Amino acid sequence: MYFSILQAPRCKIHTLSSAWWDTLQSFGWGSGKGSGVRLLSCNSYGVETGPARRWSRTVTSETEGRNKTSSSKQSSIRQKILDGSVTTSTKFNASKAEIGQAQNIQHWNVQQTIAEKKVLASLVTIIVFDIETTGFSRVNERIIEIALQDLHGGKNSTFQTLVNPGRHVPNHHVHGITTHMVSRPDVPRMEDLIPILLAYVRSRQKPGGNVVFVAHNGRTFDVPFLINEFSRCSIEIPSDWLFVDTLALARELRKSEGSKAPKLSVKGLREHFGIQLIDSAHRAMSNVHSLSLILQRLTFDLRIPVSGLVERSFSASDLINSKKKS
DNA sequence: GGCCCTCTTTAGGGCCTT
Repeated sequence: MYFSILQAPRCKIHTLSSAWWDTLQSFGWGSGKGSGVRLLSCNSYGVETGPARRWSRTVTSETEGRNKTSSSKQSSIRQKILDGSVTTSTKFNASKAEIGQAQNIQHWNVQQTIAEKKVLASLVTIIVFDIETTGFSRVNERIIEIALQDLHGGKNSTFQTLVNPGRHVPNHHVHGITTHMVSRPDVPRMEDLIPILLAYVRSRQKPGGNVVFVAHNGRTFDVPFLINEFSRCSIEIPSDWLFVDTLALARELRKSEGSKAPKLSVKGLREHFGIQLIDSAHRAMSNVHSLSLILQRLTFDLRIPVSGLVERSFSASDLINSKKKS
């Protein structure tokens, strides 16, 4: 069976990811298990360096708590993180003593917020993923390649495999994946792959925590494809899987940057952030490389902590239910 | 197909994904 967990790229990937995770931890967002790896390895990917300048930021109190009405099981971690946020922007109109007391409370609230976010964010596993398919139709086409990268890094932080769709691959001119390549006996079919994929994700998941999968245009492309493939195999997508769409984050950045706004495609964002392309632009792992770096830059520029990603996430059942309603 | 924007909302076009 052709089934690879890339060795050489994995090393590069996980050092980058660890650096990002370390950065989050320094903001009080990470898990507290720092690897000590710095952004040095960004150079090998052509990303401008200067971590002290680019990645330094003071922690400020935030007012959160939007979208608290979700009642689905899949939103449990989203609820935990959102409920853990504490408002610290209260205006005081009182004596010095009262102000001092209030400031102490405010200071305590900030510390509490940071501590709670640190604990809650430590329960989240962030996995960037991408798929290649036989076409655009979520109903009629099939996945032929899937790649994942756990941004926490470490051993086996990446996962990649071709998938046998059991049909002709008409669009090999797009990604270079031919019918012959996916028809080899060592390439798994989706029904064989899903149990392996589930086991891999479980191996990356923190006890009691959720997984946040990140993809570009995931809401309307990657996630519906996954839902349909799982459905064909009569397997449910785990209830603790959440999804984040970087296209939505890019739209947020476009709003905030005005005339300097980037194009919204992966290529446009890569060019905007000065991220060098690794390998083919239309292979899943190459796109995962790019998207991991794009996610880092988007979350940095938009000042989005892990809880902010969870707040923007959606579940598979969210998509299924919205489709039923429509 | 879904989202966003606008020359809009009783609509239509552009963008994003392979």
